[in-house]
Amino acid sequence: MAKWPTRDRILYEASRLIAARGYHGATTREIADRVGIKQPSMFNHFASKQEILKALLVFDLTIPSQQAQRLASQDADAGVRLYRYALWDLRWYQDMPFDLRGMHEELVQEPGLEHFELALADWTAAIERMLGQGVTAGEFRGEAAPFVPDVLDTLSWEFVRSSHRETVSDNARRAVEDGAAFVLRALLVDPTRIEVIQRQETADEPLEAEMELT
Amino acid sequence: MAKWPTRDRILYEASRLIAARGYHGATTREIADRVGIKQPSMFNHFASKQEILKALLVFDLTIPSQQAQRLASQDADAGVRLYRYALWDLRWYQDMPFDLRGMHEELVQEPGLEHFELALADWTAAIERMLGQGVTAGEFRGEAAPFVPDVLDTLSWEFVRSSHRETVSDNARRAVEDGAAFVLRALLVDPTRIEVIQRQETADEPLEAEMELT
DNA sequence: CCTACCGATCGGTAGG
DNA sequence: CCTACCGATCGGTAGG
Repeated sequence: MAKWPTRDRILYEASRLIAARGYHGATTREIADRVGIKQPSMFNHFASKQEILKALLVFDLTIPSQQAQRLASQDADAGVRLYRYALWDLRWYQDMPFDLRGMHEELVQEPGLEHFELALADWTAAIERMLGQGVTAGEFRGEAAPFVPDVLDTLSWEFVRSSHRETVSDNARRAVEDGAAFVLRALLVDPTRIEVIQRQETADEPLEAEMELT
Repeated sequence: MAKWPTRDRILYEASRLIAARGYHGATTREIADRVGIKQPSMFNHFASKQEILKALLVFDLTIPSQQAQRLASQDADAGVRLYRYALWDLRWYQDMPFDLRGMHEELVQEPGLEHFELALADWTAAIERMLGQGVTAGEFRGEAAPFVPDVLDTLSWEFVRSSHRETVSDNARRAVEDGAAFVLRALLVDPTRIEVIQRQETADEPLEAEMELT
């Protein structure tokens, strides 16, 4: 972390402060203090405080939204697609160095962030499409489906590593599978199908998406 | 809502603004505007902005924390206690007129709110006690238990009525049972026990706790 | 519950 | 990347 480029250190410290005090409570002076520079120097890296937030929301929201839309339109059955998406999503947040702890809905309402508000809506819609198809197919419990988007969101944030890009342990990798299985167990009409779904998932090639800063 | 006492209208509008923009983003001028008074008039009802937040956190955090601690120490089996708590919790938020949408962890870190930080810790501990006992008894899945506190928290917030104290419909009441069942289905080693637990719950007298403003 | 007003702090700029 | 500084807005007070 200490040897990151200044721009990335700004993003990192900003994300932690925003998670702790909200966007308006995270002042540019305190972000700069933690980075170790003076407040006006930040504006050499970002044109405004809002540009910092936008850069964070790309990792936090735009990329996962695109991935959900991609997976929703594959042609596996709904259970497999949802499990696959859940795994990707939980791993994504597990590797993410920026901790914005579930403030999507709050942040996206800031004036000037309408673009991200749309990405959030598309994200939710993609997940709800998978859920609807599973319910229609008799695969998912209709009364459980409405809870899934928010529960997935919460589990994601439990996996955000607030710490500094340590190597993620094997235990932690397994916990991601437990998280995805948690959702499916509550959702599937026949919970014993989970093992079939898990085998089908690991048989396919892994869906990697590298996280690149800057 | 329009005929509430001014003090309650302040609490209501403050909760909505805090949920939308965070504590620091919710300005006293905008709260006052929505209530229909001038900003300095608010300080006749609350000594400071933080006192508004404290009043909200009593409903939002102190009372549910106490209820969790009460239910955790009853002598039913862990599944019944957890289901009973989940029902109470989801109903509580369903009836709550103040929408603070899951900002506990953020809000509780404000200087001066250490007392609420402790209530939050006690709350989590009470739920974890129930979970630990269920896992030891072979009733709950050990790998699912760690997700339950946050998932319960999320479901609660889905039930917060942002609207103005409308009568809650029967459909909505049923959704609460679906929410509690969602958690137990993912958690129970034997999910078919849910029906037994539900019968045992409705056999006992209901645990009412009236919500009183002011 | 209002008008008038305060010191402190905010995000951001100028100029080096 | 720094010092010096700006107008706007913040939470809160005085006095009626």
